Amino acid sequence: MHGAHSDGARWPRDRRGRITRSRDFDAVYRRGRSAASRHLVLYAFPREDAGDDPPRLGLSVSRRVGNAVERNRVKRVLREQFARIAPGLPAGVDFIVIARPGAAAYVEERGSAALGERLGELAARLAGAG
RNA sequence: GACGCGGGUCAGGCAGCCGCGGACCGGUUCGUCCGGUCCGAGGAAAGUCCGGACACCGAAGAGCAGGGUGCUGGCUAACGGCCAGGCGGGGAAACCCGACGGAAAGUGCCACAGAAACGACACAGCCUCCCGGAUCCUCGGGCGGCAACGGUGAAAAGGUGCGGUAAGAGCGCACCAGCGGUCCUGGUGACAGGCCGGCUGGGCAAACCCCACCCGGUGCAAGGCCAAGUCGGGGCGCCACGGGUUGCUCGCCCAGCCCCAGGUCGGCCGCAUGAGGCGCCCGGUGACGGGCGUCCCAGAGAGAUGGCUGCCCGCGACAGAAUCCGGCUUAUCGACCCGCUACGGAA
RNA sequence: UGGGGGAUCGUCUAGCGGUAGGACGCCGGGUUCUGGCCCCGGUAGCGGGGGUUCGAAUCCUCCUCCCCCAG
Repeated sequence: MHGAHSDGARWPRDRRGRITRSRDFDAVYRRGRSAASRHLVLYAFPREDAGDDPPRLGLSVSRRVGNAVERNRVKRVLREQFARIAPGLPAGVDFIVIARPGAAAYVEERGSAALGERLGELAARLAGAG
């Protein structure tokens, strides 16, 4: 992957650190690389015009994951854990995390830190392959 | 005290640090960048089952079709909701439940069983009289009378008792049930009570239907504005047929229609002061209405409430606003308050 | 968020007030030297709760699940 690591530059948790445009989501799905595990799928795609901007996060949590309360909890956990691993991620890359059915129960049983470890493993796999 | 019934309130709390969304104020190297203050999910926010507001569409036309509601009176913007009452059912009671108009307007259905299932007229039977055998009981046939009794069924032609008769039958009488009445009384009314009459047959309208009342269609991804952009693109086709107009008909509108190709996946408004919450007073049995005072209480746009720590208790259920409001229904660990019924104890 | 459709044996379906039927599959038997084809028999089902009716897969109502459409 091109681009420098963001190296300690904090990932902004507000809307600047999110993918908001529908076409950005399409670009990551269409042209990005992916890795998947039991409860999560991770897509990554380096933007050409990004430069040293921090990485951005997009979330996809479908109705099959659970009801609205459970989906919001999963999204909060994923944002929190993404902020934890963000300093080790390359700058200028868009990431999309898809939660699979069972992710809510996994957080319930193992805790949110465990799900963060699974997310870190997927990110490491993409970095190693690139 | 413990059981039950009805109504209502709450939905872990407090403190610290780091974060998230919005509004306002100040700064601004004008980058939604920094700082501060305030606010920030529910009783069901849910299911989307009803009703409205709001918006657009149609000549903001008509009729039909279709759909909904269904005891009475009221409340309401409206409702399939709520309140009060009536009737029916359940419970020992407090109380709870009920799609609760019409079957003498018509059509249809009532399987199996049964003699008979909708105008049945009698399958087994009962009885007078006549004829024959017999002549004490009885048997066969015939003219008639009858529907009590038998079995079937969800349902069988009012029920019980007495009289009556050849046997019987509301045939007569008493009570009860049901029906009818231009009748009387109370009530706005549903209805209740009384009086009189005759003597009496069903069920299903959550079957079609009839009657009364209500309903135009689509839905905030409605709709409006701005920016950007293809394109005043191509084609052998159909051309008075066709297309649009609400499901149909009439009526109305269009000069084109169809196919291919292309564009649209940006922003702002709508978007939160409302049939609003709370308190007091007045009217009303009540739902509710009126007056005065006071408060501003989420507003996102890949979608905001979390993480860590400490203390307390019983370790906290169902569950997250997306245009707004009134209901209904469904899910839900529990805590507290008020009133009431019957039971036990004490005074 | 709004709108629409559906649920019947393991699978695909018919039935629209009184009997749940068909095809494929599965099981057992027959036929054949063996297997297939074929023949005979069987296994099984109305998504759940409540209501209307004498009687409900069917009619009404409330839930659950699945699918489709509109950016």
